[in-house]
Amino acid sequence: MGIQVHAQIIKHGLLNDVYVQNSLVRMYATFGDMKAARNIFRIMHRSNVVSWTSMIAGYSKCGDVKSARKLFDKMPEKNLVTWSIMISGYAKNSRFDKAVELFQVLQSEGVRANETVMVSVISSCAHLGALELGEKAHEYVERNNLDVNLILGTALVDIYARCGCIEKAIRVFEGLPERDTLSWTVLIAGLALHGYAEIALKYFEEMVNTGRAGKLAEAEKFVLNMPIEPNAPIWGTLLGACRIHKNAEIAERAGKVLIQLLPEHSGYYVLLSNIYARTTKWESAENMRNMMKLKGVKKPPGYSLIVMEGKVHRFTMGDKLHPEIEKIERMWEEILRKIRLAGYSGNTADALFDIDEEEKEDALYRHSEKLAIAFGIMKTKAGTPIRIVKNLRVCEDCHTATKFISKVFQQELIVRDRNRFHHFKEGGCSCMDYW
DNA sequence: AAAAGCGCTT
Repeated sequence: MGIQVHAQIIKHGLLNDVYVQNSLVRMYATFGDMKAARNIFRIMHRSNVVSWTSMIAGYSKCGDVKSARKLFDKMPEKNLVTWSIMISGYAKNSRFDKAVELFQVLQSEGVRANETVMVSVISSCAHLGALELGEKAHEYVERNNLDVNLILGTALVDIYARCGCIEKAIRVFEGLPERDTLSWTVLIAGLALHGYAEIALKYFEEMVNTGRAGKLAEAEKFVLNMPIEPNAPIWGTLLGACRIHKNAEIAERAGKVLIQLLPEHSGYYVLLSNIYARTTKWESAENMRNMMKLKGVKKPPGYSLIVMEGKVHRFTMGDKLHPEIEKIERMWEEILRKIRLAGYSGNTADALFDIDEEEKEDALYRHSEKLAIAFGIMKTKAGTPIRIVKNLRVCEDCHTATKFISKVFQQELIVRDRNRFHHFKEGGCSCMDYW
């Protein structure tokens, strides 16, 4: 095709145009046919800096940095793009030492580099593990008031993270004008590489939480491509994001890994079983239940505690033991009526993502947590915070219901579950629906 | 008409 176009150009007498010639040089260079590119370049009468630069770019693309450098040294006039292409040419061909060296030549010749050049220089320093040189390049950027944009900033985060300068990496990252998958990856992978597992996890959580649903696939890819073996909290975080975005497919894969990593943890079997049941994969669902039996994994019965008048009240699912159970159940019906008016619609559809939930065979409204809340509402005045402790994780439906309760009854509810605290207030929760 | 960031590829 390109050769046909070339023929047409000749036929129509357009070959003398310098723009056309430069484009042809670039075309052949892209194909990797430097011989053809050279033929055009040789016959040019008015070759300019762009033609020379295109040839240099062509040689670099084809891996021939020596020929590129020969032209670079020979050319009558260079501009900043030429310098940039030569330096990045070295970097692309893994000659990072030469890239840094040429940047030093650039400085000695009094040329002022721009952001693009500095990206190649800094990433070369990162590959060399040359922290001091990288810091000097950073100083150069600041001294010359260059704009630390997303790409340049990412290159800086990368070198600092890879050299273990975590504070500097974080400082540059926090100052980025925007963030994309690559900038997150560079920071988190760098932190993880140096064993800063907790900070890495914190940023990973932030990353998956600020991504839309479409970013889940990227997050999964990120986890799979981490330079270190992803641990259970990382997979758990991904799973949490799957719950929020209702992605059963990725949740299934994450759940499988988690079962391997934590075979005694009943929640993930239950989770997978629920996902299979919901997607009508009955055999797989049954398989999960059987696997639990086989491995002797027991799901602890769920309970909720609330302290009232100096006494600990313990509720279990479908509890009939509490002396005031009838009053409590009536109270719950009353709460249910009121929150339904406010827009709550209880459903089990979301429950497919629940981990460690209490058995669903009994109606959801019999969850121990709901009984405890009803008891708390019954015994306290509006404005008094209600504190509840659970041994399992809050289920989606209880979580939604509790948010409504906090608004309708104007009461703060503080629930400590197996993983974290939930502060319910004014219809919202401190976990931002993430747990 | 020419230029920039990750690491993995068991």
